[in-house]
Amino acid sequence: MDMQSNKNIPTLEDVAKAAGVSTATVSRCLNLPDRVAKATLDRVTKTVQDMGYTPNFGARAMAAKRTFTIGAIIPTMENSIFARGLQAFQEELNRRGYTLLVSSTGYKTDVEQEQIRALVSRGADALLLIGYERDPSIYAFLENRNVPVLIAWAFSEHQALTSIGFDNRRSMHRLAKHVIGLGHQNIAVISGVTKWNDRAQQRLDGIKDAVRDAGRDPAELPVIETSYGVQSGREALDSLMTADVRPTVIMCGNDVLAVGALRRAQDLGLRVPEDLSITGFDDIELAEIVTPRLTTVHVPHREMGRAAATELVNLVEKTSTGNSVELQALVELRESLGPPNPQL
Amino acid sequence: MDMQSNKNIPTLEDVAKAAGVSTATVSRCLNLPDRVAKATLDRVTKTVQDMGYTPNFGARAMAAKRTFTIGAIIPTMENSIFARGLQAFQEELNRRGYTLLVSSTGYKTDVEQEQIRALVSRGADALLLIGYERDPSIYAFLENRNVPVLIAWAFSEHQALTSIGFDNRRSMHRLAKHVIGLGHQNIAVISGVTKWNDRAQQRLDGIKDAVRDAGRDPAELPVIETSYGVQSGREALDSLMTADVRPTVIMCGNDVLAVGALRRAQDLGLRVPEDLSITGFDDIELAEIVTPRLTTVHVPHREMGRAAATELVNLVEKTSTGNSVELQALVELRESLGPPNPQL
DNA sequence: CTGAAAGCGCTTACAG
DNA sequence: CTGAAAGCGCTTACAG
Repeated sequence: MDMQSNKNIPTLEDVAKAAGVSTATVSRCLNLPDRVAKATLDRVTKTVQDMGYTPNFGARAMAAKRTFTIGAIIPTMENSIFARGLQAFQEELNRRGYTLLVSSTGYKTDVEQEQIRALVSRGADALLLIGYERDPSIYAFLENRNVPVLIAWAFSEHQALTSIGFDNRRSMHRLAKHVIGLGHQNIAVISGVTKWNDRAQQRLDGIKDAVRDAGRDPAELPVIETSYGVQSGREALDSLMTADVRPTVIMCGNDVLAVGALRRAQDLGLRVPEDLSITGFDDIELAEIVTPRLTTVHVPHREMGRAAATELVNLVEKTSTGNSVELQALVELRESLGPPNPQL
Repeated sequence: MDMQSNKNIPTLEDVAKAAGVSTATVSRCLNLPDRVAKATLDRVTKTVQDMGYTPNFGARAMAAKRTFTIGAIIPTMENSIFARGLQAFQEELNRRGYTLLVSSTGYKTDVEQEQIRALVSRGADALLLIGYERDPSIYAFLENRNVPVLIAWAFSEHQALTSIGFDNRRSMHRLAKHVIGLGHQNIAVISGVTKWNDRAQQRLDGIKDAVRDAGRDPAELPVIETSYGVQSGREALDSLMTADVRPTVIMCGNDVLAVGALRRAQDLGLRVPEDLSITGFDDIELAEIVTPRLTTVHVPHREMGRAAATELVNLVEKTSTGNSVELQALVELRESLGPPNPQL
């Protein structure tokens, strides 16, 4: 019974017969139209339209050894952190005739490894990965399979991998320098988990750099490392504020943690920034929605997504052999950061 | 040169030779393990492991006429509206051995049609779609192609399509009834665009139902229809507050619009809820982050996503012929809604 | 510019 | 429980 209905869907051969040409010619009309005589092309094109022909994906993938699919593996889809960049990535991919395959890992490296293998075995022509740091064996696997990879959301001159991103360390350094310049002596940090996460590590390092610049010992910087989420930010703030030396500013590894900290501070009756300043990183939409609006580092999400798509397609089509580009993630000053309160 | 490296990747036949069995047997070990003798199975399994064999996706798709891929087409990835549900959807799909293919339409129907066709031609075994309303021809296409569809984020007994969602109209009706019960006489509405969007339409209808229940004429209800986004909410609030009769409560079609309206109201110096109450719909994370926290309708995102994945896989594997399930989206009362201020 | 034909790597009746 | 073989629907040298 299924058979019946499947017979409806036309194959290349059906089109070829209807148009009175060989399957090779129909295939060419679809894939290399300029190697076909105009008249033939027109006739075949019309037949394709009339019959509503659409190539069988599996067959095409097997014969051509490509799928026109590009995979992206991101830590999470739940928050808007990657959403905006990914949206731009997808749009550009579609424009170039590619489809996006997304999966998320929940920030777990072992899950990421599985996903990489899964996407490759599903025929992804290339992969977008977030950050550099992962088990070398997985890079070897990708190399062996001949699958181009692009790293986004990070940028380092010391990495051989092609990447389109920004320097997390330098960007956070700039923000921290500004914070110190305002007169803050007691900085505390809420960092994302740094293990297997170079972005989190680099951002933390950027703060330490600034502390060192100011002639202080970064080892004494109070740092809480915590998992991703608004709730984690809330809890981290609690323990930071019960320390002997109360911080006058809390720098967070991302906006989501910062928003959690901000809300918890307010629940505790602290005024931000009068009693406590708070900063974030990412500049997601949320940063402008909370009161006071969050001082943060602006990540050029859409620009990064678009550029990543372009480069990855070029890599697949071998019109590029790998152009890394560093984008700038600049400090975005808003109301959640002020000078320390001298009365405290 | 490419050829070389491709030779590395083992095929079913390589495995068969190495294990001393036919390709049919290897295939069975992978797909129907209980039709293979234990000893054979063990040997083949080990060989597969040792060689790092992974089936070629295209070949499998063509031979089996299935791809173990399920497509989801959502209006937007940029906001967390669909993100949480989709995350749960993906997790459940992966658990069942399927991969998710996502694309987003930017709330445009013509783009949605293209995406549907693209996903089907890429071999999606089934599709998750948001809401019922779309051109009938596309449903005919899906039927003809024999691709199962599941509708989520909406539920109606009057629709033949299988769906897992909630009754947008009834849920909003409940919230509106509560609002009126608090004594509000001047309600205004900021609605999402209702054209080709049954969820937005139903939510608006739910408010009108309650107005009618209260013996008033829903035609007199001030309604602004606007596109999706925080900024749209801000702008809509402006025009609503300059009307002759100032509303005491603004009911919004979703949380994103509500947050925009809320922030704009505060910028104008209005106290929420003392001077103006505001309500949303969806209960995204944002709803609890803004001050005051948003009264809204809680959508069971994760539950819906998980259930949708289960049902869709069942549909593909023909263990179900279509079980719709209605989930409840209940009113979530928070601080952004209060009684009208008698002094205004 | 076009066609005949091989081949891509699987799955699945069919037969034993 | 297992194998030989056909077939899935394309693309791509190769030849003309």
